[in-house]
Amino acid sequence: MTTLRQIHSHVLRSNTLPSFFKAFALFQIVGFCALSSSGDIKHARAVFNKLKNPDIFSWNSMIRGCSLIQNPSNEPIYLYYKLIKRGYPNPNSYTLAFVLKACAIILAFKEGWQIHSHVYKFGLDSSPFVQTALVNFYAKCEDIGNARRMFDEIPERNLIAWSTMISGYARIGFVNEALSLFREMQKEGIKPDEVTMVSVISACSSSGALDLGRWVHAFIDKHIIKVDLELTTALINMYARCGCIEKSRELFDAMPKKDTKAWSSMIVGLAIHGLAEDALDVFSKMLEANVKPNQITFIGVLSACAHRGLVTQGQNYWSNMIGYGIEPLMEHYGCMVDILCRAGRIEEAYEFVETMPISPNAIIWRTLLMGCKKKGMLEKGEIVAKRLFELEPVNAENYVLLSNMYAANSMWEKVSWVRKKMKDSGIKALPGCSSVEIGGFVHEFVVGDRSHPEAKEIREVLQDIAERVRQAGHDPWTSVVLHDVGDEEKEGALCEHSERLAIAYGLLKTKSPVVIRVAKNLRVCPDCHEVTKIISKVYEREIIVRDRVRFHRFVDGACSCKDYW
DNA sequence: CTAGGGTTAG
Repeated sequence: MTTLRQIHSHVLRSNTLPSFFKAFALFQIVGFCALSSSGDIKHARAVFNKLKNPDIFSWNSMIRGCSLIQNPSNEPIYLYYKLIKRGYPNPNSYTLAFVLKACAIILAFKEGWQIHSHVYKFGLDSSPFVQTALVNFYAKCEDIGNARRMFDEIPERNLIAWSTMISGYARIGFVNEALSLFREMQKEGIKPDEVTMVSVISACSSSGALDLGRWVHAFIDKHIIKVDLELTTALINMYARCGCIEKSRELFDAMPKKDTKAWSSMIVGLAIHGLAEDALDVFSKMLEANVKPNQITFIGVLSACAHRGLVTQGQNYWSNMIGYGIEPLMEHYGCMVDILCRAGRIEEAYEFVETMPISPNAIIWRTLLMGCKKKGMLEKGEIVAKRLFELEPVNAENYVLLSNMYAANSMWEKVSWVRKKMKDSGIKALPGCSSVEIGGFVHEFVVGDRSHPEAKEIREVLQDIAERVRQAGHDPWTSVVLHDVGDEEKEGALCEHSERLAIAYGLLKTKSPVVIRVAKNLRVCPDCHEVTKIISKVYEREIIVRDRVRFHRFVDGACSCKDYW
């Protein structure tokens, strides 16, 4: 950068350079400075501001440069508006692509929407770069409908356009859409590269689809796609989230170079498997390797501590994190609350939440409420519940949690009071939704959905499960009543519990381990946990369940997640 | 000077 500055001052002093060359040199310096790390955007800005009549190249470089720094603001959009207001020079396809990317990075939906109309105004809608930038912008803002619309309007879709759309679907968990697009792309004769495969693998991780992930991995090998740092990280994450931590480790150990994200991925993966010692060991190796941990690394480290009940260590890591100058996020506070709650130190946890410098979110209060429930601290629980309901008055899960706290203490009047309150406010328990992966396709089951073409066969399996679980001395349906439906629907609910439906379908359709993902609004409840253990034993099948918060691997009547309750 | 990629609590 020093050299660049010297060149820059030389250019300014020089009178021998022809003016067009001077402009070109200036533009290059602006571009290079802007593209370099955040420290030098200041220099780029200074150079840019000195230009009397910056040409479109300079504007473009400046817009691009300040969207690529570490913590981008709305500066690129501001610059763009300044350019438009001035009326000259006219923005070109580069300008629009850059500013749309900036909108995608900072999720400036309104602005991007407006700039979208400029695309037609300036007649740039035929530029593949602008088209792809639009798809990317809508996808990043999670307006997948518009992203798809833009994608469909592209007459000649190249590899980048396809990859953008696939990544858009993968990011928001539209697994089947991502994968069918991937197949469609190949049908059109477009060869995927390593960037495409990262998105495809990510789709597999978020669905917990191990078979699918393995298939995609084989595809990568077969088509000799370069497995670079990003793709390896995606694979590590996929194997960890799909239950194959051994494979995850294997890939990680074989990596020639590991950056912060790769290390973090491994640490988080071990943490969700309850392998706290390994996670912490990997963390210290990361430090030995002189790789700087980031916020996400510490989420992994702290959650590993929580899973193992390592209070003092957790607190030490917390101070280490502060020492690194990493500002704690909501997630980190959440981990600390979890650590204290699991150790039964509810008062301390409450104190911690009360003194947080940022306003605690619902997850934090819920963690605390779960702690109160576990410890039977009713009064504290009620105080916490009050705060929770202020933040999330319509989340059925909170009502269920509070009612369970009362039920655990046989306070039936209060239980029915909570139920009445729920009914009066018109809040219904959200339907549970679970998915199971079979033969490369993810099948979703929603509570109460009987439209499945194989409903009859599934029902038979369910009845078989019920029979065998009963023989093992457990009531097969207690969890159904507690969890998914009201008591009046007990009979009808036998076939509707989404997790059980997914397991039954998995047992029916595949011989490999049954991989279930319990979606967003559900957690595996204690009863289900017990029943699934029994199923794994009596059917001699491995069942992998990933709920919203944790990872369970059921083999021969036991669960890997020993610390769960 | 253009467009697409990996890690995020309960």
